[in-house]
Amino acid sequence: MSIPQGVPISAKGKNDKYHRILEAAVKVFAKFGFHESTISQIAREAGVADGTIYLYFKNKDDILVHFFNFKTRQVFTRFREEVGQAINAVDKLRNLVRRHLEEFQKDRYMAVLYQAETHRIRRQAETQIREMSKLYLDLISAIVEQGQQEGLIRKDLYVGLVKRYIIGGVDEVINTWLHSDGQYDLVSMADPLVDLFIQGIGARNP
Amino acid sequence: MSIPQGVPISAKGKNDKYHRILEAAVKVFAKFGFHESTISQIAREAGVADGTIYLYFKNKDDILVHFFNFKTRQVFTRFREEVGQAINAVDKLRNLVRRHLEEFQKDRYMAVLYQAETHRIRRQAETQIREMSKLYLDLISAIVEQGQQEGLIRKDLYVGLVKRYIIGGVDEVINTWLHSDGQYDLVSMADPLVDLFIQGIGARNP
Amino acid sequence: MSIPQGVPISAKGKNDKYHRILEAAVKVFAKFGFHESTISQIAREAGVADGTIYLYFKNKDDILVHFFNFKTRQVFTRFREEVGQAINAVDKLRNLVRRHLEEFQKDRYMAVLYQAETHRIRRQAETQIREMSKLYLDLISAIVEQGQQEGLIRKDLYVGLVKRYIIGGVDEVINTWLHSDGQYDLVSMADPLVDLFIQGIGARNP
Amino acid sequence: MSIPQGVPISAKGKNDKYHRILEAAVKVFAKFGFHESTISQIAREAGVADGTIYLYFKNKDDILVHFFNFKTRQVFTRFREEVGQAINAVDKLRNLVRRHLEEFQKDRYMAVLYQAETHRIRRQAETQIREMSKLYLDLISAIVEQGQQEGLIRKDLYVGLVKRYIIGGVDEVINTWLHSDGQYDLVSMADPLVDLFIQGIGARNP
DNA sequence: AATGAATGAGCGTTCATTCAT
DNA sequence: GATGAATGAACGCTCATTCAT
Repeated sequence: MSIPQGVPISAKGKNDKYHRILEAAVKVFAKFGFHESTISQIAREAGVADGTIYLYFKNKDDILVHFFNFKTRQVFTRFREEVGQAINAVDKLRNLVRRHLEEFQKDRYMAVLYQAETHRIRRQAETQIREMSKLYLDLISAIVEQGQQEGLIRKDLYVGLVKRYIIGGVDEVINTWLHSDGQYDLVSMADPLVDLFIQGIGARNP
Repeated sequence: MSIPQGVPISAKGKNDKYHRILEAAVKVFAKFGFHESTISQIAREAGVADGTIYLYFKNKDDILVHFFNFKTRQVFTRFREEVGQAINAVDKLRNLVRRHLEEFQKDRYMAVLYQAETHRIRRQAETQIREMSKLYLDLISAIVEQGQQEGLIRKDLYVGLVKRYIIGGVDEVINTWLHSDGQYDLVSMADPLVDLFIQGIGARNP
Repeated sequence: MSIPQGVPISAKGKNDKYHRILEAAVKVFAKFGFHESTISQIAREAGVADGTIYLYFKNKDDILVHFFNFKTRQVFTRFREEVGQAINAVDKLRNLVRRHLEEFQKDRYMAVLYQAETHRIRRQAETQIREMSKLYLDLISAIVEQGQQEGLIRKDLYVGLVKRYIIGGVDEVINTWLHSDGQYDLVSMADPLVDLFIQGIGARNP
Repeated sequence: MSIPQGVPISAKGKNDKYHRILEAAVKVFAKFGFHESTISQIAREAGVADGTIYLYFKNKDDILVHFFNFKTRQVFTRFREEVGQAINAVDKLRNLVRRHLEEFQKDRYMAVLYQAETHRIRRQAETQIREMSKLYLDLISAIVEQGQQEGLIRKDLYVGLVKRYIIGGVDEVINTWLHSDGQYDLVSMADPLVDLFIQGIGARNP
């Protein structure tokens, strides 16, 4: 894996090969897993020659790096927008989770690939992932802090843990949905889940 | 992948190759990932010849199946024991989470492998994994139901979602720990995490 | 073994790899036998890389199938032509046997491979071989029947047996020649052999 | 392949391991072919350990050599006996062919193995085979010469060719029988076949 | 003598990558 | 830029053979 140099100049012009290959790769990776996918499959799916892929990506790993860099970064940007739409912290969290589920439901290939490969890539490209998580972390941190000021969220929280607590729940809901072949509506899980995040499962004993 | 026939008789000894190979494989898989690991690496790590591995395992996949079947099933059994030690639901949940983190902290190779491969293996050995998850889910279900009867846990819960909520949080805590190179004490996360599960992050406003 | 899909389009050129590999394979197979030959040997003989072979043949077996399908089928076609040249049955038989010995003498590699593998391959590709033998058998049947009508060949014959009687003799003559390192002229055996077929070894006692 | 040193002393005593292994090997070789058979299969079939085989045979090839040396040599000896029973040349030939078909029909494993491997083994053990054929050749030579003196067999024959003519026919009849799964009675082919050898297929025109 | 666990060389095959066109 | 035929390193796996017991 290597540090991506950004979208090649040539790809900026038309909606061209670069994106076609990236989309194709995500689709193929999602279907067969990264290692089980071949460059030939991706090329076929993208409608280009095998060799062409190497004009846009340094190697097979590089495709995955670009995926994490652009495809999902884009999604995370949308998360931020969505959070910006709400006023108070609880609504922000609800919007975040809802949008998260929405985006992943909308692009199943991305969802599969993200969930599958995120846990595998270690040393390599770890920076990428960490950075990506940081985006999420920052979002949640901001929400939590705001909520604490608003009096909506407990003050005795270790924010680092809260982040994992929330991401974990959302991820697992997505995973279960993916493994169930996506038969049901994922987004409908958002509100009950946020309710759990806020209220916990404990009974309110007076 | 195939249905494992249990530990070969010859492996019942103590210095036996079966376990040496299994341990070695877990170690290597954890370091490089299943697909990136080679039989030769495992053999070298176990101090045996390549061919020897095939006396104890049908093929490379079979090693993974055995891992999921024995190594982690064993861990799950311990979870059940631990849960049995506590009386009320909240204590049970706390014990479960604590023990979970303990076990995974104790055997880092297993932790990495479990977290990494659990999300990838789809078709093959899926049954194995699903079965394993089911053990966990059943545990939580029982706890939640008991807690509801005890009045410690809210009654207006969709238990299916609660399971994901809890597993997700625990998994993510482990993942973060793994990616941080396990520098801090994982178990110390248990109580704060369970507190979140029970209380949520919302402020208690009368 | 699999049903060959014909010569790949790309192989239609003249310096083409398809034929180079096939020739090389026949040569190597003839020298060492099918099983004792390796892909590397064939690749080296053909002057290509190991992997290249798999661009033209599905697998090692497939090479043998193609051999039987094209190389020898071609020869059998020539047999038919040769038979067509003669008028009466005895001349036809003589032409057939002569041409048979000629072709096999001309392409020693094919001869060895044909004689060697024809008796071994059972299940796999058996259909191929049987079909090939059938071509030969049909030729002989037609000749015998014609001869019977012409009064040149006995009418009290079990044609099924006659076929084996003739093929057997020809095969054995070729085999002996092959094992003698082909020092003498194989074709010169044709006429005496056909004479035996026709006259037998019995003395004509009035 | 190596020059066999004869049956090991230890095997001479009882009808022991040596023969059990040889029988087992023939059976397994016949079923799967020489190369597709494994030492383990043979050992299992013989009811001995893998390693035991190496106490009686130098290596896998050696088993085949011993087969050709003893098993079939024995059969050829019987041929000679059978020929000895008849007085004139034609009867001798008939007895020979009949016995040949009988023996091969009786021991199908031997038949398959003999027919299959006889055409393959080249350089190695070639001496063995040649020697074996020589036994047959000598038999036929003697018969032909006697027949010529008796006036039963043509004098204008090249005996070397006659041998191939006869062996070829017999072999092919056996082969066809083997490939037909031995459904019909092989021995019944003897007399018609010998008739062909003697009379040929040509019509007797006065 | 007999065993069978252990070995490791060697195989067929795949596929990321290159490069002449 | 685009191609896709060609490459060859690398892998999983088999199995004849050895040798400590």
